[in-house]
Amino acid sequence: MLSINPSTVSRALSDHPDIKPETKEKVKSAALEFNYQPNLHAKYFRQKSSGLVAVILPEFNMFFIPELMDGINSVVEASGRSIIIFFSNNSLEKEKEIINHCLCWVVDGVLISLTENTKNIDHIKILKDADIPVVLLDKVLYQNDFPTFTIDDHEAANNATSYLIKKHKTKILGVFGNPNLEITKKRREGFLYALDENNINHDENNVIHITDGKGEALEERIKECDFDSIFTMSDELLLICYSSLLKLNLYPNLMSIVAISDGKLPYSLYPNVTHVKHSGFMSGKLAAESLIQLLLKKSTENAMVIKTELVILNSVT
Amino acid sequence: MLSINPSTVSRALSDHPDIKPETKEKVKSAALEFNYQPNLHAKYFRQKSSGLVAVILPEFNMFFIPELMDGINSVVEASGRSIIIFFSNNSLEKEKEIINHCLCWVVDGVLISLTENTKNIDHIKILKDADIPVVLLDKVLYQNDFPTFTIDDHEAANNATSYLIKKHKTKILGVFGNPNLEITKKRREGFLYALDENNINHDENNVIHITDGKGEALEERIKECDFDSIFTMSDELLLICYSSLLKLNLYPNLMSIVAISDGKLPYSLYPNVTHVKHSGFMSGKLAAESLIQLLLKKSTENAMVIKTELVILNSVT
DNA sequence: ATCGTTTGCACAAACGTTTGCTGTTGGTAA
DNA sequence: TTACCAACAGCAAACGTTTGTGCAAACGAT
Repeated sequence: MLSINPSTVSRALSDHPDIKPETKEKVKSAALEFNYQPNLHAKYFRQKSSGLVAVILPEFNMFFIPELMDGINSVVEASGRSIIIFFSNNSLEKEKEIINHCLCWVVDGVLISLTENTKNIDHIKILKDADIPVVLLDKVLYQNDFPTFTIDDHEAANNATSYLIKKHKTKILGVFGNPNLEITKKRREGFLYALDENNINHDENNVIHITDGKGEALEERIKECDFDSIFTMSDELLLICYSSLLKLNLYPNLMSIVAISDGKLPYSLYPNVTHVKHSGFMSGKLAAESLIQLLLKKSTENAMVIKTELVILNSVT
Repeated sequence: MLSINPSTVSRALSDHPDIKPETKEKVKSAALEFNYQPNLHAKYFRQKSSGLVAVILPEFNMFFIPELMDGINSVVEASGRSIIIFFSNNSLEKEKEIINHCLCWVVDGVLISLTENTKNIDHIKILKDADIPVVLLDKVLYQNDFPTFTIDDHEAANNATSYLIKKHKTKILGVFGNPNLEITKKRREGFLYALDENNINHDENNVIHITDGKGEALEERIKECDFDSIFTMSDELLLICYSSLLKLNLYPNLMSIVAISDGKLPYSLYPNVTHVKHSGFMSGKLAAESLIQLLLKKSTENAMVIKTELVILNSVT
């Protein structure tokens, strides 16, 4: 149209110094006028990259993931890339498939939260071989081959539990999720550590794992044993505990609650729940930032611990 | 490697009838052995498509979106495509940018839930011009240029409210979100319609709009006026109402609640909340299915109404 | 033995960009 | 004048796949 070579157009649009301002102006205004949209497949194909960051999640739970995605998105978008999202449905097979698919897409980088069935990360190494940076977050394994973003689960659980103890609670039930997850193990250790440190007797009744999303087992346990408080490792479980305690007419008067939480739900429950805040937004943001650093070939720390803080509200009497 | 022409390899891998089984076998096993991953940028570049379905969301709320994404994902994945996800953060400008970006990606189709500031859909028409199918869902406008998936908001609100009335509630507070949203208007109309139909007097005090995510205004209103029940148009608002009523010590004994809900939260609250179920999963699934039909050049209905049902639990006395 | 048809594969073009290289012009210094 | 350099833009190759076309070999029917 302008009798200008495609190469010149390309350089004009990307502000290459070889092109004089006048030509750039002509090209840019024509591009605007005719609403020129560069074909990204052609671009990334030629460039052997993709402008895509893959986010692989085991599931789409309602508490942590939305905030996490928000954090990831803020960073990825600012880097001029887009998010291609996959769900492994907690299936290791699917996880492997997805990772292969990431290769096909020549993604710039991968943010992954592992399946509860993922016991080692060999299948992720093919990404490393392909020189695609990977950052693990939330549900991770600590094998130190990849940067890993989590909170100090042990400490968070310890802090929350210790607060209960400080408030003279001694008969504490720890409520946990899937016992196979690294995250569960660490938090359970932190919980038990707090009990031990304070010389509080405990047995297997002090710990319960809820994997069906229902409160029945919990209510059974509470009726059987004599607790004065609950520590719960996540928002999902917090909601279950909360409604169970209301049903049994124990909260807030007869039992206290603390949780590890993203920090939203505690304010929606009454009385507001004291919790150790684990911000999903910050987790996503920091992990994504680390990934961007990596793919710019800058190095980052290998294991980042996201700091948590105890937020004291009104759920402990 | 096998001294076989790329074209033959391509056809072999896609089971083209021109290629004899023996050759196919050779190619496929070699592909497997050397872990061949086709470059999707090259493929989609050549094919002038993309294997991508864009999902554009105004925000990532914790109640509806996770289920919605799950539904969308199930369909998109089954169609062999991937999801590229964008957030407009409720900004119309951003929404426009994203839509342009979809053109650059030559996406196969677009699923979009509109910004609360989107008053018309002209900016979406450029997708239509580019022959990219679009399906609106959840937060929509009814301009009939695009297939649109929602529930019958009027009916859902009417049903829920009528149930309260049937249970002899007459002093009902309707709790709504952003008054500019089409979804809010329709549900408010349905709510008021139920009151009118049953000859229940009402004024502006019977309706409240909560847009700050907090319960203070609600609690004020409740203290000022004399209500016996609440209708709430969404899960987010339900949670706010719930904790406010608990704080005021009104639920479950002195006030009843009904909601329009995705159907998870009502079971997490105690007593379980009677609600009109609006499944996010089904919404996502049906909208995505419609989109896939469209991009296969099969036609679909233009406006689909997702059916809802009243789930009677224990929140109305 | 001849012709026509089918089978199976190779050849080459094309998709829209980017980028290394080449070439032209005009200016400046020797 | 010659030589050199800078500024600017065109040329052409390349990225990995798909797909229309061409062609040889194999086959079947006469």
